[in-house]
Amino acid sequence: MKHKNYRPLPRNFFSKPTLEIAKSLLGKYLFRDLNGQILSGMIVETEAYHEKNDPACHAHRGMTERNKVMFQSAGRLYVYFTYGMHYCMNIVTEDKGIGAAVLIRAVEPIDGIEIMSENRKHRNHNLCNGPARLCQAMKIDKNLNGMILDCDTVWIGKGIKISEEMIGVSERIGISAGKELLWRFFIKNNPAVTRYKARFNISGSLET
DNA sequence: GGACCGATGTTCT
DNA sequence: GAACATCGGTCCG
Repeated sequence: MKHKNYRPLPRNFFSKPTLEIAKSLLGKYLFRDLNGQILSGMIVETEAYHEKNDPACHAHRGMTERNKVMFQSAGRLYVYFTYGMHYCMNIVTEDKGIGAAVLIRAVEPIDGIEIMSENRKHRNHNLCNGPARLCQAMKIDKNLNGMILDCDTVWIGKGIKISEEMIGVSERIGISAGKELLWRFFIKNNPAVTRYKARFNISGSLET
């Protein structure tokens, strides 16, 4: 194991307000154990979803077969299938009974880059910058839906400290309702963030 | 870099 | 029957 930070965060880390967790997940490490091979990356982009006052949230209209994991206890994976071919992974937040989660939109690859490249059909770029791309790179699919984060499959480790001024905020991507909520968070000036080139110039300052 | 489009199948109305 | 928390290609500039 390359990192001292591999140890899973305690479950109570996730039973806090969803917006708070979406921000505090930036800089944390996402780990995936594939038959003993460890893949990892630093979380650089997240989005918050909450059943209350958020029409974009899958749980907004109550519990269904698809979204029921969002209502379970915090610190689980919520993986859903979308657009006929893609998976997206979330981490369930808040107390049991509240439908809320944080979508992991991008990680900066650290360990297992060659394996992730294979999983991404031998691509060398854009390995994990996008919710469906990182699921493909780390082989995260419907089978892991509902799993508690633990060191056997998928978990979050301590990572590095990201100060408040390093965090960018925007509307969420790819939704039609709920655009007015600024619930997307990302590490400024990090090329592994989606739409990086569209939002930043070479020096990393925001284009206006 | 940006706009557009097709792929593809589950979930929800 | 429509919508979809996306992606990769093409065409344009």
